[in-house]
Amino acid sequence: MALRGPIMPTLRVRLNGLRDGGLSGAKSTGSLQVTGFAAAVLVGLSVICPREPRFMVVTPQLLKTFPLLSGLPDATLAELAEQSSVRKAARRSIVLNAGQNEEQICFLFEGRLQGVDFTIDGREVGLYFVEPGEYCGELYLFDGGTLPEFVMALTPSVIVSVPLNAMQALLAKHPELFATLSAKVAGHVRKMTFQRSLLGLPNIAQRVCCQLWMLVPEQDKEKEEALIRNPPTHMEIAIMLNISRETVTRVFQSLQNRQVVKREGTTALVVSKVAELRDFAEGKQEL
Amino acid sequence: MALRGPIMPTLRVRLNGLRDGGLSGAKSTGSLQVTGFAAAVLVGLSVICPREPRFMVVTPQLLKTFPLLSGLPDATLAELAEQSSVRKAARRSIVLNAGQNEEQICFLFEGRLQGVDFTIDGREVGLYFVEPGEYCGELYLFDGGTLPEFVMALTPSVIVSVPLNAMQALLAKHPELFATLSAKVAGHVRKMTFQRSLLGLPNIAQRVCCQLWMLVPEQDKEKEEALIRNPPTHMEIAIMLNISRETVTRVFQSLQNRQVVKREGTTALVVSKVAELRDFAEGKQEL
DNA sequence: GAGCACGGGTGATTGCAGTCACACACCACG
DNA sequence: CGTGGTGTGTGACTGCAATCACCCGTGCTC
Repeated sequence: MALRGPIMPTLRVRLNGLRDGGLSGAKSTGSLQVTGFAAAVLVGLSVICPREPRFMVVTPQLLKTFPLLSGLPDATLAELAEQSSVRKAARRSIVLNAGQNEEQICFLFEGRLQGVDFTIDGREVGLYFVEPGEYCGELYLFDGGTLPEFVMALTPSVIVSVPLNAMQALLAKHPELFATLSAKVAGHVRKMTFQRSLLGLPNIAQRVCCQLWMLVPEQDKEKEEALIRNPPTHMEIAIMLNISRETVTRVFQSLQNRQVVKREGTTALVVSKVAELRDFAEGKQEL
Repeated sequence: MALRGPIMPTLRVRLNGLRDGGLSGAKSTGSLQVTGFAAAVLVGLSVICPREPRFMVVTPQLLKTFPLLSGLPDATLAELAEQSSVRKAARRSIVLNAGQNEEQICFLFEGRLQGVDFTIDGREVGLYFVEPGEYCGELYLFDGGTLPEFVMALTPSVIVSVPLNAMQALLAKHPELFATLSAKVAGHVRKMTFQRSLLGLPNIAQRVCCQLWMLVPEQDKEKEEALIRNPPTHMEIAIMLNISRETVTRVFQSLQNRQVVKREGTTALVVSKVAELRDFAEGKQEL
């Protein structure tokens, strides 16, 4: 969080009124779209009540869908599953709180999360996105400290929460996991470094295109067309890039006019010309 | 580095011409000011040739001055010292290279380093400062990857280089060190998060004051007056904050007019009114 | 001591993105 | 069906920091 501690001890208080109530979360508990692979796994796991994912059981198979845990023996997973819980996070709800000890690691099963911070004057700052299969909140395992930022659900999301002490026990039993965890933190550092370098770009359109490019799924980057599911809103992109929402909109308009991207309903964005987007991101072409 | 890999595979080439030759480093090999505590330790360590620190011997006592290593048994330190080397880095010289496997961890004994990245168009981006006693280049130990950024000496600096394989051997022997290392990386993540939130501040003067505030030594933050040794240049601050050099100068002028800071020769900056600087940083007072 | 590079200081100009204000589409919901 | 909330689209205006251009002082090197 911006300027916590000695500099700004009272910031936490200010946060409570922010985001026009968004912080209190849970606008609706309506239906949650879970499609494709995700749906298949959930069904296969004999969800107790498909209409209310909050009551889903955590099965070893569910845990196995996460790369970090997939190599573990079934017995260990079963034990871990017992201590874990699945929850559904509504759009805009806070998944993890800054400054608090949240006592859990969150594995994202479906949806999209965003790490956000706030400046002194209440401005939102976007730090990173969390994609399905990834997790967040693991910093505690490294230094026992609190999370420096908030993690917010950008879309209705399914999250598997594993208590920190369960994770610690797991690490004690399987120290080889620590290597993976370390790599993940190292990757996080690289990601943040990259994100910081984006902000140095003087050309704003290029900045937006770079961010968009990062949202293109890895396996689609060589293809002609790509699909970005659950894309962030313009505002959410704006705070990642330190620009205004209107500016993001204008860049998107420009991209749409050139038929580089188009909206596909409310939950997906089609990148029709992947190569052209890449060129804009690299600065080979001016927007 | 910005946009390396699939996006910008040719960036490395462009870097070679940047910084008007600065990348090739070593403008001068002139005398190196080492004062106070640092000087005392160096003298106490029987430096072979004080005029040429490049030939200094790494003694266990030297290693012991670094918090990470201070708890190790003398025998281990002696062994580590044998494999390590001290080098003097000239102002503007590159200490660690992005993208390469530098095979070493750098402990900073005296001076100041800066992690820097470059955007596609060659613009410098400042990532973090390294203060004496800290180290950098440890990311490799976590995922075996390369450094995402450059590390540059901002002032003539004394650096103790420990080869990565020596560090790995050390870790194998003293796994308890891993906890400290982990904490350090976690701290780095927190630092970067904070730095990112600084960029969100719409008030530029406040941004500069925050950065300045972070340069105030911890033990001086409660005092009336503080001394910042080897302060970064305006340009170096500018790239940390995504603003222009001139803007930094103007803020400094304003601070000097109010007698909040004053320059003390070329190697130190005096913060005459620590509390006022903090107020500016927190936004309690407008500059 | 001349010459040079670098860091810092400053004014004038300008252009670009932030801000404001509003309009509209869409969806959920009672 | 209207209502409200949210996300997006768009024009007008403007203010602020980037840029440019230049100066000065200092310290290093030859």
